[in-house]
Amino acid sequence: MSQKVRTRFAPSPTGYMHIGNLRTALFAYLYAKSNDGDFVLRIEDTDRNRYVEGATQVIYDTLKTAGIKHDEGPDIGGDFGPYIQSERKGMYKEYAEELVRNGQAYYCFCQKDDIREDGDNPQAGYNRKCRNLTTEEVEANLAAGKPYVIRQRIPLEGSTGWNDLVFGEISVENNTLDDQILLKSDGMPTYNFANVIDDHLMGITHIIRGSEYLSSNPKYILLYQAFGWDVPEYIHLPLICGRGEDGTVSKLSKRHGAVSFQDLVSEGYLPSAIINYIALLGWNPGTEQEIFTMEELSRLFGTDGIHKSPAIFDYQKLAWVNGEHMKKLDPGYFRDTAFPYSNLSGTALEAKWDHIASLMQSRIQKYSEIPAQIAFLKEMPEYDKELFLHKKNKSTFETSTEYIKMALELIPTISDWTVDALNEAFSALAESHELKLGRLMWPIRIAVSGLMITPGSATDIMYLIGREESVVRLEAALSKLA
RNA sequence: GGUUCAUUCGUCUAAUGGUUAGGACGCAAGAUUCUCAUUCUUGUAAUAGGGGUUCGAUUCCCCUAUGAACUACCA
Repeated sequence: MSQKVRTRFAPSPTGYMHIGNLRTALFAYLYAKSNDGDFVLRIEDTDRNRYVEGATQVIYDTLKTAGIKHDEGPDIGGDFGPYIQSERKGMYKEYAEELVRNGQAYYCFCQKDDIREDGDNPQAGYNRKCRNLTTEEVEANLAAGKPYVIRQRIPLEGSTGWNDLVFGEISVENNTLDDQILLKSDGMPTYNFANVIDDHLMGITHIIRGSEYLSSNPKYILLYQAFGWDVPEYIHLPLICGRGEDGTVSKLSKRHGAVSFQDLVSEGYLPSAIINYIALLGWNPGTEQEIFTMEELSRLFGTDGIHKSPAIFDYQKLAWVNGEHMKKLDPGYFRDTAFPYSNLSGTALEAKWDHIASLMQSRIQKYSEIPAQIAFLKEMPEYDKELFLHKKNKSTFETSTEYIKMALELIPTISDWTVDALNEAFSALAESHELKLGRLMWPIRIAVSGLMITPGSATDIMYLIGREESVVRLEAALSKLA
């Protein structure tokens, strides 16, 4: 077969991992793995002004937590290093100069202002003033120590195109392209330049990135051609968008809610669920399966399933996916990972966490819902007497009073304060009075919880709050009903 | 403004030149459960508009509309 597939993820260290970037990383990883190839991590930190302490570590941590394993990278090495762009800064200049020598680039001595084609339109491109400077002029300027940048000499005619693995044939007239800067006046490469050089040097075969690069891609291709290098395959991914409060759709950003991986995790979403969900944003497996593990994804992934139109990030569906992953979790694992969210550390309820966790697992979609769900166990909430009324169970104030009294008489006879014993005792009580269990238990559950809706049944709750507290709450209910 | 891209239920999406346009989330209803949740059943809702091509177009082509991205000595 042909050469081994190599993909890369090239984030800049900004201190957090945007979900769109993570999806790009995921797809690059999945594409490599589904083709038995290598996935490379490269850190793009050419902008020193934006340097953030510890930001690189965030990238490592995120990828690790997400289950995206790179085969080469700054932290693990590889044959194509260094993998941090700032450590490669020495090499770009000579590539830029090579382009100048063979006429594919030129020195530009223009200052930042007054270089537009149209002074009124800030969006117009560079006016190419320095494009045709004579060798003598250039030499003179350099000798005078004038600051300069190196610009790409885009052909004035013809067109440049490629066959995108997702978007198909795309072609652009060269005369619409800007003579972009390759080397900045500080000698550092621009992202646009460094990217191409690094991708080539690292032997990247498939460039996977967001479709926001679609319009600048011809310039990259022209660069490959200027060097006489093989042009890689391109896989552009549809954008992930968010819907604003005003209903407008745009590239997913902070104003749409939590957009970084770590924000989502701290809100209680499982990394596996986040990965599962974002994999489905812009890709479909061709089956009706919706819940996937990373292992399944890397087996099933392919460019056929990627589509072109942007997708809106839907927190509701993410929550559902998360709930599905929650339910599949090993109960022991759930118990341990959910506990920190419970706020029960050091309380009497900590000993009964196992039971609480078992009630939680099927009813929460994210960990962060736990405290609100179980607050009533710690402290009896204020509640309205009306809660005792329930049509379907024919529950009235009178029956409630009666059943609660029965419960109070029953409780001292229960020797083992366990859920099983409680269930048994109350079932027997209902039977002996020829009552539907639901009818009997409705007021009891209200009395011990103060809530219309509770996790677990009345017996679960009595078990959890303990015999003594159960009696206290039941007696309080009696006086409320009196 | 220029360039590029996109458009199937509210959202994520499937499908094909011929289907009752399928699934999922959400929402609604019902069954089960001592409430809720889970589980199960059912319902809800879409091919942007206009022209072609065709026996037939959601699918192919064109136009319009709408939306998005890019258009930095940021990455």
